[in-house]
Amino acid sequence: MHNRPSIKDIARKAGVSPSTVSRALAGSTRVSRETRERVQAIAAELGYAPSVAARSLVTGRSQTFGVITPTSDPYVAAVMQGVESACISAGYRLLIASTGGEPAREIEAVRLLLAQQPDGLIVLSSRAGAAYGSILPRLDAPVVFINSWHEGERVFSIATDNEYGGWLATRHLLDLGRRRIAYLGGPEKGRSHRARAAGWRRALAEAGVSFDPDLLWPADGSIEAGRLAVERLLAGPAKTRPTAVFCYNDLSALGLMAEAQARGLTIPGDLSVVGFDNIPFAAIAHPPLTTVDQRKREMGGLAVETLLAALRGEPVASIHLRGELIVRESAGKA
Amino acid sequence: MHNRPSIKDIARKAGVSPSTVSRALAGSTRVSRETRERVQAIAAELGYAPSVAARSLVTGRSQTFGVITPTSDPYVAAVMQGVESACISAGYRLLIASTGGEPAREIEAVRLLLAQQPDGLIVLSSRAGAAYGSILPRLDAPVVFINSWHEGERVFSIATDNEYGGWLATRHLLDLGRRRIAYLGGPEKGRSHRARAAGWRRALAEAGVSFDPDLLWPADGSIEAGRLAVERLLAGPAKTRPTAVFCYNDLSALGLMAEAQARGLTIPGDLSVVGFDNIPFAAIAHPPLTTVDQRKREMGGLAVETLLAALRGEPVASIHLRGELIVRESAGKA
DNA sequence: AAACTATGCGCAAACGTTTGCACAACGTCG
DNA sequence: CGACGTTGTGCAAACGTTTGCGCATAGTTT
Repeated sequence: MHNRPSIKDIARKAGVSPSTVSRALAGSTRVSRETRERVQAIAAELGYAPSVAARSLVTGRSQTFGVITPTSDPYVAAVMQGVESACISAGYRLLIASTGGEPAREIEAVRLLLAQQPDGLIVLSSRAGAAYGSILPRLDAPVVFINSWHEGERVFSIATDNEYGGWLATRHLLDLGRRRIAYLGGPEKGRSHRARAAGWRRALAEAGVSFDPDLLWPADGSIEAGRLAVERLLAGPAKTRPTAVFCYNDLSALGLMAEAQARGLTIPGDLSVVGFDNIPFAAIAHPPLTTVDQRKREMGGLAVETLLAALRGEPVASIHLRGELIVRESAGKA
Repeated sequence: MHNRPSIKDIARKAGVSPSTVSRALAGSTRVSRETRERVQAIAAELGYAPSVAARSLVTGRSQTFGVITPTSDPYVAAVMQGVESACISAGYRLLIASTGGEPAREIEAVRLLLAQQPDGLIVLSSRAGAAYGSILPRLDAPVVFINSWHEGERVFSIATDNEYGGWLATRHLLDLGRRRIAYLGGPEKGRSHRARAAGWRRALAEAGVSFDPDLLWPADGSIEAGRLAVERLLAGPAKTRPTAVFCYNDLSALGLMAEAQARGLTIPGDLSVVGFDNIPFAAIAHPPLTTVDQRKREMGGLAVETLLAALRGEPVASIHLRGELIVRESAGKA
């Protein structure tokens, strides 16, 4: 259709210069109240919308935040909601790139986003770890990592205290009398996976249970990984089978529960299960899943606030949040 | 930091003009192979990344697609994955705005996105319906609606044949011998909700079951709505209770099953349930949920292909996809 | 040898803003 | 009445690209 109206069109129609229009639209006091209102009226009438491209070209800011997400599970979706609502109320737009969960594509995604020159970057559940070492310093936009941990000049992190969460979950299982407690792992490279494992080991150690490497099951946090774990569970002789499993996340816990039940195991009778995240499905699982809550929306909101503060040059710091244990029925009655 | 290198920096270092650099980087044949390679080498060395702002200012294209999503459930997440992967392989970036499921915010979100001048727009599960009437014609970017239906000059739709799906689900229930079949609805304004209800009614009519408005339960497709529906289910005398419910989506079906079981009902013994969407959790529900599949990723991919084709000026058309019934156990054995 | 055609490159305009600076008009103060 | 501040406006540069056009140089055809 006709080209979109520009500031010049307004200027012509209002009989002033483009500069004045720009100032009037920005609400500058350096322009008389009268012309300001006239210009604004004309702008509205013409359906004027500023060209973000032109604006960011000159200001050097894009009013945009970039987000890198792995493939979107309910956990990610929840923190994204926090990110989104905080962004729009701050007047920022959101540019997203997803990695499909592959570390290799993650750093590629960062490059892609960077080309758009976002004013800040949010990285969710990074699995690329060290690969950021080379890219972070070259960056002039602030970055915040959610659920993985990096710190630096203008890089911050927001994370659940995973070690504590892992400890909490395991502790609960121990309190219920379980001793052979397996840990069904998450993405190998993920910081959160390692921290949860560490919490598990610490709780075990504190309870005087010696560490058995056979109970550390590598997995990736998917539903499917949970199902597959049942093979391993059933592999050994019944006597030495674990009587409980703490899962990296609710997704794999749910998969594990479903498959275990399909194989005839009762939960929590034969096997106690606890998850991590507290996604919506945890509450309606059968039985309802005991899990460690993460304050997901809050983390998302904090991430953008951190970016905003960093952009304003205010001092900011990384944050550790503690989630609480949500006791339901999958581990046994409390 | 130092400012990002521009095309001029490369030009200076390579001893050529900015124009040549631009052409060399674009791979134009109008520049000698030798200089082209030299320029590209220097660009790589300097870590050059083009300014999208500048580029879109002159070309009038942003190489960006905008997406409007309601709040992100597993269904939405799945189609988004299709959208994302298609986008990145086409070299487009993705700008998203979410509405929190509120129709009012939806049209606001569109405005926000439009300000960024995306080359195309994708609207997921719109609930704003008629509100688009005024905005669509003023738009010069092509638009595609997923899972709602609009058509026009440059506006297309990709949707599951919801009427057919509703018919399929109800038909299945009927085949299992159920006669009193309720329909637990979705978002009131949603096109898909109405179509599924229509399919339900048609199957009922074809089977000679007279329509009972008391079995059309308004809801919104959330887990919570599913739980709440159990109240209604249990409200009447046991004799006249529905023996099956077809749910707008898996989310509400899952909520309903969990709550019904908590109240002592057996599924599918006392109550048959079928959902819609086939989200990952449907397979591991207890019992596994019979549902109508939607080709979610495919829809996402088709949406961006449609946009791409429209942008190239090729003739394109809206698409109806048919999903199949996935028979599991929640309705009874097939 | 003249007349073309390719090939490779540079000039300069244009895209739509923002913003430092200059300037005019009009007080106001000493 | 001159110096000076205020207020409102315009000029022009700048942001980093892309691209039509022109101009050499070299090669090819008559």
